[in-house]
Amino acid sequence: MTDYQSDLLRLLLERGYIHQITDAEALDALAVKQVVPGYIGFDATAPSLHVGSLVQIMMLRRMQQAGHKPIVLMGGGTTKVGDPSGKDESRKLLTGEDIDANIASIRRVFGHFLTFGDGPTDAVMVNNADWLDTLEYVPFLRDIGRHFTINRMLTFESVKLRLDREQPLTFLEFNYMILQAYDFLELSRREACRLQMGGSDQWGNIVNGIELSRRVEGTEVFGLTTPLITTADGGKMGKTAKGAVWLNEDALPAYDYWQFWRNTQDADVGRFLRLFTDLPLDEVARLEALEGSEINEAKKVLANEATAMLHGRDAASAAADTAAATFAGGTGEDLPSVPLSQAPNIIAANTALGFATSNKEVKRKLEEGAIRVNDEVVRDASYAPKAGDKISFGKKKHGIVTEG
RNA sequence: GGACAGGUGGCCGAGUGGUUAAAGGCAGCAGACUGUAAAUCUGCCCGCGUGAGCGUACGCUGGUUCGAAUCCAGCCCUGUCCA
Repeated sequence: MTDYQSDLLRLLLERGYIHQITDAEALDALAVKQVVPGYIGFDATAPSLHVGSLVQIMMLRRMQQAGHKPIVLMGGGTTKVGDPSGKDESRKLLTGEDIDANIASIRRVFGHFLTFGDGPTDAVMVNNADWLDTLEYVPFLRDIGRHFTINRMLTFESVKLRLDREQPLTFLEFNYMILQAYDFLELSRREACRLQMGGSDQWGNIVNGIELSRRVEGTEVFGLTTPLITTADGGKMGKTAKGAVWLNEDALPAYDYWQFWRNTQDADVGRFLRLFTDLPLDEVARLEALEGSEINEAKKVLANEATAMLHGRDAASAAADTAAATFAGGTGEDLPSVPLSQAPNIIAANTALGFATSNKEVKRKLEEGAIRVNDEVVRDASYAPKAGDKISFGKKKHGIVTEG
């Protein structure tokens, strides 16, 4: 079972990406004898992906490393419908323009992880709006809809959850799984795609696509899911002091991205190094064996490698330098900054830096002694910062006041 | 179209005329302890104001009342069952 012949499955297995595979032996055999085009779909619900999608992105990278062809599917069409999986109520519908803008914004990050081009193992990017937007309803129902029974669709987790909780599930959302299944069929026709990957919550959707391809085309295609990546204490991965950990730099600066990885829990370091960096496995094993406070070294490596992959080596070292200086009591140039004109007093400085969302909150933190200027606790709400001051909100949020 | 049940703060969920900016839980923020970790303990957690206070808020609109998240009417939305 674990004795895979193909580089692809061996690589995915040893780095911790595999949760379930539909037909492991057959996929293994296929990956030995040909380049396997495989895809993962990404929703366009926001202008940036966040670390929650990073496992999937990395899996496409691993495919390419193992000599196969990654296909990035942007869900320009499916996002118009909305995936009900894992959501207990429907999202607001996005307009077509929003979705297009999101896609334009999201697609930039893939270039950091994948090599695109026309070669046999070069990555390609496609948008399912290209085929979904022009579907004709009745022909689609006749060709595709007849392969789905309501009986079976009702057994899917995403549907059952809503029904059990007596939450509405619209017909629009109910169709999501059919459209996603159709995507797989369409990609197998257009790109000779043989594999769909995704998070474990996508298993049902992926299996649907496999079934559909088999019934319509008679071809065997495969599915592979990753484990749900949670933190060691069971929490959802991907929150920082500032909210979601976005991958686009305009949504989350490289310094904050670096900090996110630096604050990884001890128990997660090894797993994350395998999943999110290209570090050799023996090096990972050495790092994760570090004990006590020494494991902080491993966390810095994780932060450096992960940040370098996304934002470049320079950004990573700048973030590391800033962190070293800041936590040693000084300042670093990578810290968020606020011009003096927007920081007439300590309260405005904190809200302008985004540390707090209301004046009230800053005042509370002043009372709690959580706010420091140049490492001295400040409690006076009327305190006026000067250019060059380092403002700290709690232990981890730091910023500097600049001229202007 | 009909009957019944519902719509409360980021989420879950109490509250059925005043002591309710609204119990409790989760999530979040901060402090202590540490290693920029985890766990634990403590405080905070709608906005404005130094403050008394003010403004918003319990699906929407109107009404009853000194006073409504709570009562009444109409409307919108959701669920279950029936047609």
